Amino acid sequence: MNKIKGNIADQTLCPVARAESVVGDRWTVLILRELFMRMHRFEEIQAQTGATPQMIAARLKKLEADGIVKRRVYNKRPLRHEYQLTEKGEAFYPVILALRAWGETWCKSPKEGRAVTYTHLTCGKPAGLGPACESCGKPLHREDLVAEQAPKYRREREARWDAFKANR
Amino acid sequence: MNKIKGNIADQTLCPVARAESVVGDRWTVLILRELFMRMHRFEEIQAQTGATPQMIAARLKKLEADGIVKRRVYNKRPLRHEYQLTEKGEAFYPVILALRAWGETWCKSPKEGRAVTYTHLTCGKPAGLGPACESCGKPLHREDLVAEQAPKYRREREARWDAFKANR
DNA sequence: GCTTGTTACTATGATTTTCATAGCAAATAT
DNA sequence: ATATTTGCTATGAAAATCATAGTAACAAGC
Repeated sequence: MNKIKGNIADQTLCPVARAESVVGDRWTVLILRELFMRMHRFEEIQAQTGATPQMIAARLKKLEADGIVKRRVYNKRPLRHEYQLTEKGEAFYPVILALRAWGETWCKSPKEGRAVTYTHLTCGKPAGLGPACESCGKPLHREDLVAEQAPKYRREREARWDAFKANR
Repeated sequence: MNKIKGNIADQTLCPVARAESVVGDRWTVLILRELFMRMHRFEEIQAQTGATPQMIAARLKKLEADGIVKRRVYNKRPLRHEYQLTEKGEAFYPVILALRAWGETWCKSPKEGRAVTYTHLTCGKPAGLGPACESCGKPLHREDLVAEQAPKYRREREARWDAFKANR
């Protein structure tokens, strides 16, 4: 079995170390990103993250063990599961949002444009990068956000899916 | 040389993937935590993270290459450097804060208590877990926060330092 | 009833990273 | 001259990761 290693967790009071022992891994975070984008199937996650099936399987198993993800049967015969965020998983959203804000601001050239833009349902206007709405100033919650992918980003994701489907 | 691998970065518009190619690693995040706690020396970072010197050295080198950390000479003879956050590094604070909030809330039993509590200078009251001040509601900025370590956490860190100094 | 397709993985062996342990260099302090 | 401090680098074993291939369990079409 694949352990991702996380035993500092029980030896420190530091919440950052505790959190990192659960999500301190690139694939894990990318999987969570996909789940937040409502991709629930193994295949979709594999295609969009580019990780090997073992990487995905190991991470999902650990995420489930850590109470962040739950499996749900969506088809009985053949038995098929989909992956969903638990309450603990949903609560991770602010981290993803902060990571997105930092990534958009500091890891891209301005002319590239945003991958996703959010509209704040509460006020009907652009939400910006958070954590507070750039239009109305209120704190952003996931359920009040409508995401729109930039055409370029949508094409990028479609291309990845097509490429994945093509060679199998 | 030690590459941490980060080339998805240039192939996707996704800011989360971009960010992860830079900070998607447990040691990297723990190093950043230490820098935010104003530990600037190699030794201190090594002692408090528990990583091997190569891990620290490789991560610091990459963080410097990625513009998140800068080295500063604090002693000429013998030549000694300390590590500081750049503007890009400082901008990462909201991610650490969000990670802390999630870790405190979901990765600890309530009776363990907080590792660090923040007072919000703007209103003089407890800041809570953010991103907005739990007392006055305003968004939290690092420069307006005064951190106080819980005695238990302070002792934990002192013990780690002593243990590190002891065996070398 | 046999081939093809779908989905979710598991198996395998090479490559790469990480870990534990030790050591070095360039000074200062004693 | 010897010990100590600080910031690393070297080495080899152990573990994780990667690319590639394959399996299982069924459904659907011919």
